[in-house]
Amino acid sequence: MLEKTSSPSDLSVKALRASCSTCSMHQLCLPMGLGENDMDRLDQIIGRRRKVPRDGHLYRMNDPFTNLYAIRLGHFKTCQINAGGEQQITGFQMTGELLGMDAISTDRHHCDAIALEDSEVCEIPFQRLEELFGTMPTLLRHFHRMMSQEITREQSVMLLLGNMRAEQRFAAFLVNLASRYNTRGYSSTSFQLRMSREDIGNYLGLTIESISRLLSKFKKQELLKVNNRHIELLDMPTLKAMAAGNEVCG
Amino acid sequence: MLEKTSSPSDLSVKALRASCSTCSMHQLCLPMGLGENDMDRLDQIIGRRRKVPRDGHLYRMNDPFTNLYAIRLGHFKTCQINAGGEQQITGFQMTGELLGMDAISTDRHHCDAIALEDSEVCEIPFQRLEELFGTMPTLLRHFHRMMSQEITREQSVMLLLGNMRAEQRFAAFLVNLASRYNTRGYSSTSFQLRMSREDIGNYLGLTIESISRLLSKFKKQELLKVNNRHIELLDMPTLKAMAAGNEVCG
DNA sequence: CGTCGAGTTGATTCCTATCAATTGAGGTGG
DNA sequence: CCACCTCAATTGATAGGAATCAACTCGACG
Repeated sequence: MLEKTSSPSDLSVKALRASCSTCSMHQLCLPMGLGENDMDRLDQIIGRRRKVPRDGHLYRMNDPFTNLYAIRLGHFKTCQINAGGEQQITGFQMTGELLGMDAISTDRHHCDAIALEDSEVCEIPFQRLEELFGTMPTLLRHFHRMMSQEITREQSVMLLLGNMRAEQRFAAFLVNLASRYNTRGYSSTSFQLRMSREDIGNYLGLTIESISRLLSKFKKQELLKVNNRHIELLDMPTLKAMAAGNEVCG
Repeated sequence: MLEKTSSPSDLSVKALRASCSTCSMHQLCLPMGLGENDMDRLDQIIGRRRKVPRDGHLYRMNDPFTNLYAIRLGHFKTCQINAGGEQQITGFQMTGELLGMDAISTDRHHCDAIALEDSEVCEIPFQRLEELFGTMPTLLRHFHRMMSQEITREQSVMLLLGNMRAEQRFAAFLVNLASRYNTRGYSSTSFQLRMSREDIGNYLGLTIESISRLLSKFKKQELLKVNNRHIELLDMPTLKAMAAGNEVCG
């Protein structure tokens, strides 16, 4: 599951090291807003890049917490399993997003993180990160913003799960993906779903059949085109209105 | 809504100031694990205590973010309102818990915080708190734990809303309250609900009628006694099993 | 060509929402 | 002290949305 790292040459160690300054995600990710000097210091502590194959676990529930992970490439899902064995996907993460923050409170991971496609992350040893916080207030401040953002993200999922109808949930899901791809410089109207219908359903508190029906319905309403996992959003205004909970005459 | 603070004598200023070291919540709240010296430094920056009457707003959505608040006395609810006007209660908070962490990411509050009864909080100016972080790693670490804990709390609500049946949700809600009262040294089996049936329903993604029916059902099953807002839990093992999603023959 | 898994579509069931009526508690004022 | 009002909560009847159960399609792959 892990890539081989046995006795690498200096060169290959350097190659394996992540470098924030040359990473295309550095204006989204942890080093956001850092000067060159600070970014170098952050680079110093960041461990190797780690490749995670499709369906591979980045970490599992109850694993001891040592690293945060910044996604460099690919997509992940995080999911919780309760005592009854039911799983709930708590989020889909993409490049520039941070994984593992939920583990800080107990020093153990509270969920599984699984790659949705072949992916790559930067290991960030949390203890060393904490050492930097003392002298890098900008870094600390952005770290707090990222944790806070995770809190607000989860709150909006609570709103979605607690108050919205299936149709509204799914519209909100699509609009959210679109906006995140847009932020990353990708098309916000044409993209590949990295997750299965089952994953989407689980995340949205619906069944796979419901997701399938919603896709068909939206297709018939000419809100989108679907081809397997490729999605083209044709009517963002209506989708946004649906996601916001405004009445839409169909 | 605010208590009078006009030209107070030195003595009354001191009285208005919160003091972590004498607060009964200091082993749960932000100063957890601090030495006497550090706790004094934290005390220095903590602003006045603020009283919030029942149904009063501690802050509102979109208010600019300046303070975190530690609950000294009473109970709060936090709720989001979406564009469609629907509200979702995202949590009920009690003594020793921190309010406002979701505002760090955008410098504006993302939800309303409303007192469920006459309550009292300590104002913690976030900018000054950040200044302390540089030299108080213990404080910083515990702050991170508290944020992380909020993330995991919300994840378990996502599990609840996404996967659980009404009965299971309500059992989980009761068990969660019981455990938090237990942590605070109160009875875990006999307590007052501070929130209305409507609030409970909103939080759990159910209607007020469903909550009422569940209470009646649980009462009939002799899992609990209810008298208005007073609850007595009679069969914790069964309630816990229900919350965990284990089959319970009723 | 057959198998396997993912996804779609249809028929039916069931849980919870909705609608409606009633009860009860707390507060006010005559 | 009691009548009255109001709001919260309970209980019942019905409706509706999504789950469940089931059959089928499609594409990938050996």
